[in-house]
Amino acid sequence: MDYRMYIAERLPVEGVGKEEIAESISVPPDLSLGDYALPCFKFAKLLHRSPAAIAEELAASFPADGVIAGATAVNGYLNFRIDRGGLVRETVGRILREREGYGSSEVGAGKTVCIDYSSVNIAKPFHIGHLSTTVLGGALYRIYKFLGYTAVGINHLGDYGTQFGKLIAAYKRWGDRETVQRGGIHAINDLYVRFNEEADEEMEKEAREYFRLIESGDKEANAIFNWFKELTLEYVKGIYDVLGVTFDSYASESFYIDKMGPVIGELREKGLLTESRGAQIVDLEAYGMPPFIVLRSDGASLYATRDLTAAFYRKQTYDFDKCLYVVAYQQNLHFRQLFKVVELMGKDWAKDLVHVAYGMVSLEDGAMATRKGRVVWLEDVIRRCVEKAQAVLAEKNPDLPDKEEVAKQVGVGAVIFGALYNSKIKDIVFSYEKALNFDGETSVYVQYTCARAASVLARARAEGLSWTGEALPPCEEEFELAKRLADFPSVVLSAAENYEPSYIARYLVDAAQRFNKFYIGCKILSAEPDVRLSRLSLTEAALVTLKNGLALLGIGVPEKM
RNA sequence: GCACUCGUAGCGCAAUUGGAUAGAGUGUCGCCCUCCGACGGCGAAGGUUGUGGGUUCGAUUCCCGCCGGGUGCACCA
Repeated sequence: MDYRMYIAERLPVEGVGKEEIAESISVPPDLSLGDYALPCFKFAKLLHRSPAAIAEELAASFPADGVIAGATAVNGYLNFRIDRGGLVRETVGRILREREGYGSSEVGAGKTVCIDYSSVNIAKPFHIGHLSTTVLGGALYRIYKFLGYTAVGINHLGDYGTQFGKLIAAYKRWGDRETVQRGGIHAINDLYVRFNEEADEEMEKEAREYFRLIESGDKEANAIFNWFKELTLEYVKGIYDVLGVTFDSYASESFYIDKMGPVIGELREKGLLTESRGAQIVDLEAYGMPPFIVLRSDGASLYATRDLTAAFYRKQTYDFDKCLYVVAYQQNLHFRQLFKVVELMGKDWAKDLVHVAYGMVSLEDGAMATRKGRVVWLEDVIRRCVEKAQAVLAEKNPDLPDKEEVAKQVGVGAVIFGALYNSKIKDIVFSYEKALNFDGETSVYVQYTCARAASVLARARAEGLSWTGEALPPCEEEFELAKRLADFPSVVLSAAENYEPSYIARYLVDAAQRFNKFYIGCKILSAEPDVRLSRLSLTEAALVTLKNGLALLGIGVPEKM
């Protein structure tokens, strides 16, 4: 039920469209004022009357019915009271009918959205800074699918550049098969770090030569490089598995090397390419930006060239309606340039390219610096959160079955939730103290709330009770919970529109708070038989909604914890 | 220097996209387990929304100036 539209349709205001009225309807700061409100100030000029007078007139003529119980005018606001029993009945009924589908929709049917996220580099282990793009992208991927879109998850693997020549050079100097096979990606990274520490002119030359060998198809160099690639993919897939993240494409940078020609050709044809200081560039001075360098003065391509090519490839391959780049705001300028170049090439789909920028992670003692050993590996964070969960479970619920599995859901959930709870643009200063705190506004709180609800439902089933969405006229706590549950579908929509999974995370905490107030304030199992069934329905509706929301973030819900 | 971005309670953050008395959490101080799970609930204290203007009936939100933090600015990815 869309209450805003329902009200708008029954509220004729001269010279104002229904859509506009519906959009103007807000929620009063205090429920005692009403459930919805229409501020009448903006109509004052149009109707040549005071806002208060307009509100009163509208209140007098508004037809109360079984949906909207009444309208009152207060200080220029027209406040509506909805029929509470109706809302609870409809909401609970709908949730128990739709179940896992509650909150989903078909708005995206027939549309495709590409999401470029996580995008790791070969031989670079995950540190805490990689968490945001991975869980943000993963959440957006699930949210878009939930809304009926065809989502394409793309891991734009970084596997091209002289740095990979360094990798081979370092391995040839100091590496050996066993150490790397055993130590995996961290062992390769150690070699890389050492190379950068010790590198002189001679070694740099060597690295460039190895990169040239990779490019020219040299057997040995490519064998080593492909081996490193495999080790990297094996490693990241392990982490993705834990975080519940999936991809449909791992098309890497090198994948685009032989596809750049036509794109560069088109730039040239359209007269966008000019030479400057020996390099081929697209001049963006008119747009207040530095040039977009397409080819270096030595003729080599750049990251930007391959990104441009990738955009064309994705458009051609997936015919996306939208293509998201979940990348830190550090690369703001890069994407503004990239999108502008696509626009200058006359592609109307330039407007469908979106940089989903998020804030940066630092540590308490400053920016992360792998060389100085100032780095927090993601595996360590996950491991320590799971260990913390194990410790808490051992203390609070020692008899719990599948303790390991539950600890994993709780610990991993905390890692994901911590990265998604705040607006994505905010910078994060990582600390274990914060990461390991499971109190308050956390996934653990939401999961605990679910466990409480599940426990009540299990007891009721054990008593042979069954319920199917019945709802009696609600008390205050029941109403406030049900009203919030009714918001879930629109929260999911707006999370997608704003690329903000945090909207869902915040919603879940708020909904869980309301459930807990209901749980503390109203007896469920010991209530009168008909009230009991009504409250069991509401309890299950809350559980279903919380579960659906957590699932969108990639967080599981244990039955007991 | 220029561009982008952030600035809200001691701390890390919200605020329905311009609406009514700026909200939860955490930390501090109290209270509540003979009552469905205390990883919980209730209460107290805590604010000149960085600052000065402007637009508006109304500004935390929009515009301009300043202050402070972060990021970026030609051949790295």
